[in-house]
Amino acid sequence: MKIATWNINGVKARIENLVAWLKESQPDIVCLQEIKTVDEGFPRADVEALGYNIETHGQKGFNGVAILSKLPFDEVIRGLPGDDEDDQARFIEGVFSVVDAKGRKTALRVVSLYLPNGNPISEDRKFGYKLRWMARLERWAAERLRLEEPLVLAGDYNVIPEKEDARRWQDWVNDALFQPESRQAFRRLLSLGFTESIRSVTDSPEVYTFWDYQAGAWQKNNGIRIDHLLLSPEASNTLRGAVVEKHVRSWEKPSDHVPVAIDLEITVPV
DNA sequence: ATGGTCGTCCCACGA
Repeated sequence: MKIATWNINGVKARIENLVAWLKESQPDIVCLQEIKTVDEGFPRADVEALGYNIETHGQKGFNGVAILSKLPFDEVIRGLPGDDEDDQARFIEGVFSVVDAKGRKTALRVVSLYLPNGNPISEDRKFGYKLRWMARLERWAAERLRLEEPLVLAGDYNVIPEKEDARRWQDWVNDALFQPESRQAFRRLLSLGFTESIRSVTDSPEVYTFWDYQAGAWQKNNGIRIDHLLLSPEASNTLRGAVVEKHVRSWEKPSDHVPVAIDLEITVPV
């Protein structure tokens, strides 16, 4: 089973790219971030025509996440618990019935998350919100891990985990994406028992998922790696591969992020 | 240090 995550930076502006990529990549489940539309504005027909079910958690103008799936959804949960005042659409969880590598039926949980950017770090309503959101995510994840089910926590984390995850880490020392607090919170989340997919298959530097539109960042390969798929032990056991689909950044009218995909030894019930 | 580019929506704002 192929599961991918992609910050699409506006699904209405990117629908042609999305359709072309779905046809090429053939993922079973897709986590989208920054759809930048209310639920009613999602271009459903183009995606449904390719055989996908669609669940969205949209918002006007900004943010917004979605999950596309060839499998039917057993359950959908919108929003990250822990703050009733938080009305930003950054989290959606889908539950699916699957068969694991040993032929046992199990639930597969897949989350599409869009972690707050957090800039500027001088503003509590930005950087404080990011860190509080990460603390909520850690509490939620600890609870979910107790289920001992395959769980994929995928999305735009807006965190550069290590220096080698940026072409020029010096450029990011005052940025929320590379603050010690952000990186520590990401490490705390990992240390609950998650495996970070890309780093479990390669040590090589210069694996990036985002290149800014400005200042020729793509042409100079001035990128950062901020889109991650975290796997519970039960999902990690089934990991066969992980790739960054870098070529999508060179397409016409690209998103500033590219898809990241994993291959799990998990199948659909017959 | 500054300016550089997008998407959404209607005027800046967020990234």
